[in-house]
Amino acid sequence: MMQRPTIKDVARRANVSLSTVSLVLNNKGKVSPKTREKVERVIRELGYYPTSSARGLALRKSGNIGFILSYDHFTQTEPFYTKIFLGAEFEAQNHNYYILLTTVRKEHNPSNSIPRFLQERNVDGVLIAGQVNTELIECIDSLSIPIVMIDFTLKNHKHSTVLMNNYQGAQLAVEHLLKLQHRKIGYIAGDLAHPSIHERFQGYRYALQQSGIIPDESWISVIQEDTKIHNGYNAVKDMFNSTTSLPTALIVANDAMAIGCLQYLQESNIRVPDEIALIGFDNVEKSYSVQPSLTTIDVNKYAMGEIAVRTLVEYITKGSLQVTHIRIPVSLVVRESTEKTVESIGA
Amino acid sequence: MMQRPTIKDVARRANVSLSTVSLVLNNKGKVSPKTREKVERVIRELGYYPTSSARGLALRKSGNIGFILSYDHFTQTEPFYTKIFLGAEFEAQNHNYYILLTTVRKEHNPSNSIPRFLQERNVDGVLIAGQVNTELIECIDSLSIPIVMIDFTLKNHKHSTVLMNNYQGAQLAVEHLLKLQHRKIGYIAGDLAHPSIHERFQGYRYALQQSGIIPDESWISVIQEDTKIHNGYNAVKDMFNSTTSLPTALIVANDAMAIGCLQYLQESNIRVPDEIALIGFDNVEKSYSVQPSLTTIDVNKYAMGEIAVRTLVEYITKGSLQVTHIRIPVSLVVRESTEKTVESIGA
DNA sequence: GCCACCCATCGAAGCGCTTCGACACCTAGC
DNA sequence: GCTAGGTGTCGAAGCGCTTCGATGGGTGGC
Repeated sequence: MMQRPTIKDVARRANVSLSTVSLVLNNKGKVSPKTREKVERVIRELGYYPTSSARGLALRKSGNIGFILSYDHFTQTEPFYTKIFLGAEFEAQNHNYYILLTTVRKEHNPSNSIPRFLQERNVDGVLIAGQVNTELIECIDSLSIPIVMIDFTLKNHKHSTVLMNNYQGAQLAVEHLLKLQHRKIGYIAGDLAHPSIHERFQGYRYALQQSGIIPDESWISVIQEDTKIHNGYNAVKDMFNSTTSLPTALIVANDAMAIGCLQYLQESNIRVPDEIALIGFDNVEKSYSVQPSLTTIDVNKYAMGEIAVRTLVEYITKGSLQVTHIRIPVSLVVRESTEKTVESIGA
Repeated sequence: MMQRPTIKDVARRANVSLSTVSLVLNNKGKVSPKTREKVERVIRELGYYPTSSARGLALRKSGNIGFILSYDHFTQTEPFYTKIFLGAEFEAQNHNYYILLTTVRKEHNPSNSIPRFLQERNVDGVLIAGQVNTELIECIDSLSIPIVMIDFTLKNHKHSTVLMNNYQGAQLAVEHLLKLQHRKIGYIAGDLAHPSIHERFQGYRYALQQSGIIPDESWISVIQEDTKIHNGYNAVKDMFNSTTSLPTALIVANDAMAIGCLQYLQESNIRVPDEIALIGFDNVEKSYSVQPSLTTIDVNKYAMGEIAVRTLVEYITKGSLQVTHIRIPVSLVVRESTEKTVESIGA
């Protein structure tokens, strides 16, 4: 196998010095158009590509971005973080960065377990997706490596974040139901300790208030300790067994719980959406395949990854220390659980 | 921020030369235990880690492994390749390699679309998971970069592969059914153009033959052009409508089709497993949540990634050119679709 | 007590790239 | 026609590491 060409080969063949080739490569300094053109031609002829370790050594940069993911998050069925990663990977290519992906366990073992790319300082910046250990973040801070967090934030808000716009999501849900003439709109909140879940609930409160509607407090369930299917099931069961005045629509803090609600309602022979409309949050794959399919709030995961990379690259290159908090807009996905289909109207 | 220590700092502090430190780091040459111990202590004190670009430059190695994945495969709901990746990532850490993950589209655009880490020769070896374009593989070959393929193989078998043992899977399925006293065992084959699907069918044929059982050909369906839910649905429908002598058990080439079968059987009020037992292949998440849950064949995805990395690293370090084909053993997961539960026996 | 040999350690060159300061050469201004 | 200033190009040093050949001190054999 032929040795791959170096910058030296290019220089020799183009009859210029190493430095000139380097200037052309990096679009730096003053190079006459004629020389530039000549060098570029030779580069093409030789199929030359700079060696990243050599460049990295000279620049004292790695050209890598670290992507840290909670292990449990990545392995779960719903490809939420996978899509975020793909968006990030795609955008990183545009900026000529490589992404080193690693997963970490929730429980933070002693320091030996910190990702190798941090120990070796082999990344110029770090993306953190989903909830990870606070100590890990402090460790990265102590290394002065820039961080952008995706779908996660600490209470101190000292790091840049890319989050979905949960307020807007709740607002869209409420508006949709209002348009369908619903006035009795209940809410099932899930685990309010989770920032996103909390925001969604706030968004619901605010949107209703803006419309001058005061919901019956018995339509609002905030006691769940988690945000899983059975929490939704139990929440709606309790609600329906403890109040006589029932809501005509229900917003649920995520699809999993909404699917739980659906299960209870079907077992109780309460028709969705005829007797009660249902809106979830997240647009998980299953929300599409349940019967009836679930109206929900969707966010562009690829965009989240993309924008996070763009922000991080800005940090790295500009050295800017300004913290930014970006909200990714969400959209309403209308399905059968709120809109009566043609058949059900006829029925 | 303090400059991170270099090998020079270590040498100075330990009163030895650069070369000695390097020898200690790489466990090379003769170093007296005393010196080694001293150097190691200083390394620990300073928190020194070698810079990978410098090392990469000197060794003309990148220390990276490329992981190429078909885009569609990675985004699908079932986290099959995600798990393979995680296994690979884990094992790569043990060998001090970083993994650069990239996805490629099925259709191969002109050469500009080849992964950047290949253009820049920034990987020492490549893992390919799932079906990718042949031209891409040829391109990697032309760069003399070692390849190990996971869950995929070309007809020429010129590359090392890590595949699941489909023959064994079919065998386990047959044996399980025989043990349950089934003698009329049918098969739904799916798209036989796919190597794995073909192997499963062969395994079924062979296993039955070994047991001296000759299946009625009307119980064997090989006409599907794909391997999706509706193919299973239609296959079993056709089978049941065209023959009077029905099998008592059915092996289906993958879980998706098996779930399709289940749908048809339930619509037709044919009880599973009482009237017909069903076995799938793949152990997808859904196979666990359908009613009745599906008996299926499982493979350890993490192990596939791990072993692929181990094989690749061997290639890289030993420079061995020997091609190896590894089969990962599979296991039978027994669930309700074959074993009558207590209730159904009582019923 | 001398030589030969081995073992531990070291110096220097080199990996492929960037970059700073130096250096021609050219143009414009008086 | 001479100088000041600008423009395009180059040489060399340096980034942090590995490695080869050289070196010096210790050991054993006679």
